[in-house]
Parts: sequence; C-alpha cells; structure tokens
Amino acid sequence: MELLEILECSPPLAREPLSAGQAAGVARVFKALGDPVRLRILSIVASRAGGEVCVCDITDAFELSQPTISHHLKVLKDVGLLTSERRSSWVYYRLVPETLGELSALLTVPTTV
Amino acid sequence: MELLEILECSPPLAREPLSAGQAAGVARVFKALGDPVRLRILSIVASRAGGEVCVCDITDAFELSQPTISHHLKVLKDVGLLTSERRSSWVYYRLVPETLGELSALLTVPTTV
DNA sequence: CATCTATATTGATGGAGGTCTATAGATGCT
DNA sequence: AGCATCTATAGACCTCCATCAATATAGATG
Repeated sequence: MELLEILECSPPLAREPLSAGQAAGVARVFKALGDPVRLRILSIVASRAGGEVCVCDITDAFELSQPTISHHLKVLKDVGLLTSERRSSWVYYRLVPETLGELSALLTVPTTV
Repeated sequence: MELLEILECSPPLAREPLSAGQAAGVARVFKALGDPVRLRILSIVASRAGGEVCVCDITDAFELSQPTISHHLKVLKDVGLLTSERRSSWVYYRLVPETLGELSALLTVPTTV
C-alpha cells in the first residue's frame, strides 16, 4: 500500500485514535522527518523558487559525504516526500506537496480560539 | 531553549531553509512522532473527549510492558507534546495543542489550488 | 507501620540507523 | 574508446533506541 494512501485514510490525531496499521505507515513518514539533515534538505527543496534542486547543490550545503546526502535523499523519496528526475548528468529533486499537506492535516488541532 | 520556542521561531519548510539549530530542535519532535506506538498513544490522548487519559488506560490499549509505555510517555512529554498531572494514585496525560499546532504549521504548503 | 496498587527508573539486549570509504553506474566530452 | 563528472550502492563501524525484567518510588488504605 502506498504511503500517501495511508496518510489520506488516517484521521487527524485529535479526532480519533489511529489503528495499528495507520500508525505504522504514518510513523515511517515522521521518522524520515526526525533527522536534522533530512529536515534541512527538505526545507531547501520545498522553499526553492523553481521547485527543484540539483543533488550537487544539496551536497554543497552540508559538510557531509556525498553518499550520506544520497542516502538521506533516498529516505525522503521512499516515504513519498520527494521525487527525482534525471536530466543529463544531473538529478533534480522536487517536493511532493500532497504528502506534506497530508501530514500537516494529520497534526491539525481544532482551533483553540 | 524550550522546544516550543524553537518551533515558534521556525519558518514553514516551504518558506525558507531551516537553520542547523532549528532543524535540530524540530527533528527532536518529529523523531518522537516517528514511532507507531507513540503515534497511537498521542492520538488516544488527543482524541479523548475529556482531554486527559490515565496511564492505566493507555497501558491497557497495548500489548506492551508497563515500563515500555512509561518510556514512550516520557519521550512525548520531553518534547512538549504531552503534559502530566498526578492526582492521588493516578497520573493523567494531556495534549499540548500548541506544540502540535506549530508542527502542523511547519508542514503547511501554499495551497496548490 | 505494613501492604497493596499505580507509575517511574535502572540496566541489559538485540536491532535499527547515520556516517564513512570504496566502488559501481550513468552521462557527456574529446 | 577512454576519461571526467555526477549520483547511487555496498559494506563496515558505531551509536542510538525499543523493549523487557527487576526494582524503586509514591499514594492510599488497613
């Protein structure tokens, strides 16, 4: 089952308890967000004007080895937060806004106002 | 520095890249959400009508040892997602809606509509 | 005080994950 | 073809963490 489907079928945390299956899927995505490097990578891609970022630009932004960055990108891609496309020598990563939006909705709390 | 403060000072991922310090703080909270048991615990507390749940009720909802549940509750409390209050023999946990709300805002994506 | 219940802490263990080096694969250029 | 560059994969190392059994702490009650 696609992770995005699980997110779409999971009620907001504040509405009703998650099933074990839903929790397992949702946890995979949050676990991907639970690393500072991945969070920074995601924010770099998500906030980029053109919408896409070359791997080389991301690698330059960190003092980490290239394989380590590649590993983090794979994790973010596997949970459906990023997609990638190769064009000639370079690979460009893009945000999947639907996944991020579903996560945001999941955490939404009834307005305390 | 309080984690909630860090969340309040962190821009939405889609707006600008997180600093290393912001990412470290935010990652701690998402890491806490990156476990299926903790997600279910959080949803149980967040969706409870009265707003508070006794530890014994949570323990009953899982086939895990009592110390394991206690450990997960501590993790959720340490990152500011839950608070606890002891009343006589029992300890009651409550959601901290501000923290969840800040997380939700952090993941908000400009409406694709 | 003694004891029972509810919850937290400690210490141990097995497995997951972040990082690195080395290497492989893919693309373009000469 | 051969080489240089960009990215991904494989394997190793080390740390972190989820879980448990055992024990400690706190409150109620006899």
